[in-house]
Amino acid sequence: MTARRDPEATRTAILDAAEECFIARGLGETSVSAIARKAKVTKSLIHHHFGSKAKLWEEVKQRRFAEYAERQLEMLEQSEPEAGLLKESLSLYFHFLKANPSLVRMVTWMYLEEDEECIDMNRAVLEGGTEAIRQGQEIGQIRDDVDPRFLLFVFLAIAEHWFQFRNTVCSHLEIDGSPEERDQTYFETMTKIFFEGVLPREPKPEP
Amino acid sequence: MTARRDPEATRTAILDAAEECFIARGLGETSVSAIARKAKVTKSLIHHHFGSKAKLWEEVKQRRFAEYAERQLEMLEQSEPEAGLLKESLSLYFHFLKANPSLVRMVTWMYLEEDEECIDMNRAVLEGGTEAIRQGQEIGQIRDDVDPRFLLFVFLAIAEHWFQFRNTVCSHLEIDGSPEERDQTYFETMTKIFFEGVLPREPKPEP
DNA sequence: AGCACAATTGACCGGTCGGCCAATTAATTC
DNA sequence: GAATTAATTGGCCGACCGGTCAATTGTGCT
Repeated sequence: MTARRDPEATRTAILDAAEECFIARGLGETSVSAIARKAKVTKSLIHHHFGSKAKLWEEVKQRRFAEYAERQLEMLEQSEPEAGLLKESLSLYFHFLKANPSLVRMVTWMYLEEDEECIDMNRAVLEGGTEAIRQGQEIGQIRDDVDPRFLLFVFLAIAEHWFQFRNTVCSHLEIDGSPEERDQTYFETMTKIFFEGVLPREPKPEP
Repeated sequence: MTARRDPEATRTAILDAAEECFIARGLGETSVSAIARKAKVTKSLIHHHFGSKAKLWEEVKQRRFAEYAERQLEMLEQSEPEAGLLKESLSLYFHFLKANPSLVRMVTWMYLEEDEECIDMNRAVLEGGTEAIRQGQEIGQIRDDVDPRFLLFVFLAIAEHWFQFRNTVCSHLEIDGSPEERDQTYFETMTKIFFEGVLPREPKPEP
């Protein structure tokens, strides 16, 4: 049976409802009443557990971001600096974002709010990615005439930006096919460009 | 002397103030009163000229976006499908965004609000870019085994994403140097990757 | 049983919100 | 110069905002 009082479940319900609202409409256009309605609790209870709307938003971000960092670090740990590592990482990251669209929106809200939190969690992920690229450079898998940190940024950009703007751009360019096909085609395209560039391949020397 | 009444100047003052507020804080966290204060007019005057807060935001976006589209189409027209066209376009676009940071924020707000307006203006720009790439493929300057529309997206992503997240990422990765240097280094890196890819160059055959 | 405490509720607060309206003032038209 | 129209103002409204508070209810401890 369900306990008549379960503060932990209540907290979770509030966090879930808040996350949904904040990610959809942002801090300013989300009211505490709306969150309370969705979580089926009273407004006062939200203030009791979280203090204020701003603090609630912080906790929502912390929770989701901590989970993100955890999974990313798992990914980095289990990967080894072998051939194809970067290709696999790009694929993993792309499909991770695909499965977590709310994360992309959350990071975007944080950008617009000039949020400086979550630094410590994200730093570990970014540093891990940088280190992986540096190792790839050392074993000759990755060109070594670029700063691994900026290379990592390009890596992140081509994946994240897709999930930010795929709907807008696809409707403008009248790109056909199912969303699934579009994601797949973009992934293949951006993989080619990321690894080989847009310049035509030099013709193989055929003596 | 200045006219005691100048509705056109008033409209412009309101639009300028509104743009500043909306871009900084978004629709939900900007109040009409704040815009009125900044524009040095009364709140009622804003409703007189624009009807509602939402309509004002629409006009702000329209105005800025129209200017953007105009400049981009100028760029596209004056460029010819010669060697180095794509390189020059990438540089132009990068420095255009660098000079117009508010545009990046505006597009991002529109993404979060799932704004479907401004389609017609942007479509022309995107189609122009696609056509330019297609021509580059025909004359052999650009690899032709990828859809030009997705290639264009990668092009946009690596430029736009930088201006969205450079501050956050640079502070996390403790990238040193002035903002100017950072922009320059990133530009060089992403240019290399975009054109040549991250894989090491094949050693030139030296017979 | 009784106590202490946390969870939960509903009533309520001052303030701000977007928007409306009637009155005033300046420019335009005839 | 009177009439008309548009720009501009200040006052006002009901709704909703985030947040507080006192009271109630369930839970666990002793």
